[in-house]
Amino acid sequence: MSVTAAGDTDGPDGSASPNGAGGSGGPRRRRRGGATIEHVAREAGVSRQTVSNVLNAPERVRPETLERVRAVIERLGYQPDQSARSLRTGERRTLAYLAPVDDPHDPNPLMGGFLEALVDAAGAAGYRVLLFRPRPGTTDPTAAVDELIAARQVDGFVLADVLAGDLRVRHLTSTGLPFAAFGRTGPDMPQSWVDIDNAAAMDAVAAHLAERGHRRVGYLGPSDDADLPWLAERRRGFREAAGRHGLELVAEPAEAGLAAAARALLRAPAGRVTAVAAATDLCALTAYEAVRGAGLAVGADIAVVGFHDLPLCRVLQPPLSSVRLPLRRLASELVDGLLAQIRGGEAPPSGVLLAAELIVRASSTT
Amino acid sequence: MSVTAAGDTDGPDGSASPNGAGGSGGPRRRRRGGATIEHVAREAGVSRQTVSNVLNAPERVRPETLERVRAVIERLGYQPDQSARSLRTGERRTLAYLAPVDDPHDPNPLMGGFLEALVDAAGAAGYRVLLFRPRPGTTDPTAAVDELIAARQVDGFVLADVLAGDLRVRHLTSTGLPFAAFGRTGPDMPQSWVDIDNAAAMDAVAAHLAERGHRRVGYLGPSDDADLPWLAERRRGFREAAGRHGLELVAEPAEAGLAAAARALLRAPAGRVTAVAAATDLCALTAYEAVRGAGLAVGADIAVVGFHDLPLCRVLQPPLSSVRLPLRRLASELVDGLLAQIRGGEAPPSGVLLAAELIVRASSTT
DNA sequence: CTGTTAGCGCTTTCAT
DNA sequence: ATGAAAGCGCTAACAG
Repeated sequence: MSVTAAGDTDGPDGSASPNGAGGSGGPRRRRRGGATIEHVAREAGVSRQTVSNVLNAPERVRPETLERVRAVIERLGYQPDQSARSLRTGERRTLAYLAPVDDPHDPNPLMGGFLEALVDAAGAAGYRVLLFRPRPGTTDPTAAVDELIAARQVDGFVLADVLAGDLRVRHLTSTGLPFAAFGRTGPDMPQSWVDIDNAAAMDAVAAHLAERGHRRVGYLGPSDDADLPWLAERRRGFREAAGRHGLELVAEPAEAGLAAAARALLRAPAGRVTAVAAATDLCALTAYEAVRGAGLAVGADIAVVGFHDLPLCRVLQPPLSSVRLPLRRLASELVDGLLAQIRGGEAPPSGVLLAAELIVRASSTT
Repeated sequence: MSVTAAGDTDGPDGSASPNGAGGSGGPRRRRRGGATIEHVAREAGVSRQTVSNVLNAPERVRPETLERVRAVIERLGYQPDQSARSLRTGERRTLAYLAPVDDPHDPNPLMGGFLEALVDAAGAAGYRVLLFRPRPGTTDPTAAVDELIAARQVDGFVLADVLAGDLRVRHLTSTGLPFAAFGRTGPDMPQSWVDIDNAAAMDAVAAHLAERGHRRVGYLGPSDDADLPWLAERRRGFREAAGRHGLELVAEPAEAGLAAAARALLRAPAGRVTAVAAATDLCALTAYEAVRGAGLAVGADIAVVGFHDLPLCRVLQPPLSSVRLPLRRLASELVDGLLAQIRGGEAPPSGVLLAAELIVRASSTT
């Protein structure tokens, strides 16, 4: 090895010399006050490599040198240039959050909170989060993913709002890149996922209602939730939980529109319900309106429970009981799963189901 | 072509060949299927930076060569490695979104929609968006900014929810890095900003109410809005606009709590109001509750107008009139201003005030 | 334990 | 219009 290495260490014609004559390649960029590893090395009186070791393999450096170099690093505010590091190691230390195709005027109300939690979780592991969206007008997210991959900008992907048979999951699986999803496509496609245990949450809701003495209850949610697994699960979960807790679930009215369905629940032929479990807080709001429209009082006459625990729950009169999602846990599990794949290479995909917490307020206790 | 190409296609002694002997410096990274510029060059029978020219200065390449190289690029799905490019040029082609310190359980309801618009606007200009937050537990965002700068990961910053005397603005100004803000700190600190014209929006609200025949009106919003410029502007804007439009603005009750203030508006000594302008949609919801609590009907008896046009506006009964923010315009202005600084070097900071649109619904027309 | 060397993939003079 | 060479800042292999 050393022989061949010596061979091209420095060709007499200087072809291999890095600091050869005619330093013509300098770019125009301003180094805006950033110290380089070279500065640190010079200042500390060591070689570049030693500085690198201080950062990446401190155990190899003599404690006293360590100390001195670290002091210089601190003083100069040095941080390694991430581009250079990435170029060398192939690690981007960046995760892509692949947002679902969505209308800015009807945003997922949870997105903000989820993203904050995600950024914190990634940050704790030394990773940044790059936000990504399909190009406007494109419904196919494939192109966006391919671009990111080709430009080698991220080490892995986080998906949210994963639908049944989600194209993004399908595509990422085929590329073999690490990804983790908030939500699941289904058992046919192995993946690292984290999800809320919607069924368990609805069981908690049913248990709560049963304990409060309700007997006839209704579920209020979009009727076309086949593509939205989380909503379908809540519906199914509540139906089954109602049975377990001895609640009579009034058949869902086939009315067109949520408002009509809500009104129908309150004048069901076999007697109206005394409690409504809603698929989301916004659906619960529809329930509020229907209850009032029928001349009844939320809480006193009809209990209502929402889902998501948006800020509006505390503003409503009476305040709305709702299911709060453990966004921070969710985000950290997602990041953990993703990093396991990135670091471990081929960690077996696995899933985590997280419990959500029922926040009881006056809408179901008055 | 093929002749010259043959020269460096595979030099046996490989002194100039990138895959020459003694490849001791090769990192462990897997090149996950990504083509390099070298591959494209070889495949197309040209030199490396002819390919580079095709990408960065197409006018210097003969059309027929251009064509051929582009075909290869397409076929190989080649995209330049962003890390390598950044290392060389100093351009990151990435913008940081510096999120405000915020509670994940009480997120800014607009953040999701704004971020989507921002990502789209940045993407249209070839930039990505990196999400950033102060480290949890830290209230001082300075450290976070410094880290990003030191690691040279972004070309500029986007700030949202800028408060009066915002620390982030102060710090970024002192570093001299390009940034653009959604919101303003005040006239003392020059900066590139974009903001909603809250006063004009409130004028539209007042005009609308006057046109509907209202004479006595009230404003409902948090009383401690001194630190929240956008809320303070709405309050002030509505007060002044009311005067212009011949509306009598009932003095704001000094009650503790928004709900109490809302109730007070409806039993003001000099006669109750017939319309309420709210600082946000959530405040409008509080108004709804107060109106109902007083045995009155929103729309028929008391008009209510919100601000933000959240999805909940359409769910409420009656649907809530509200002011819709031009998020897409906002985002693209922000990106434009930022890129002007980044590219132009020292573009003079300037501000843009955008008009928001009043969406009239039944809450103010029944 | 420290220093030397090579090169990640790209763009940019400079020379043809 | 195209090619050759240099090097951005960093880290991995190796030599001392």
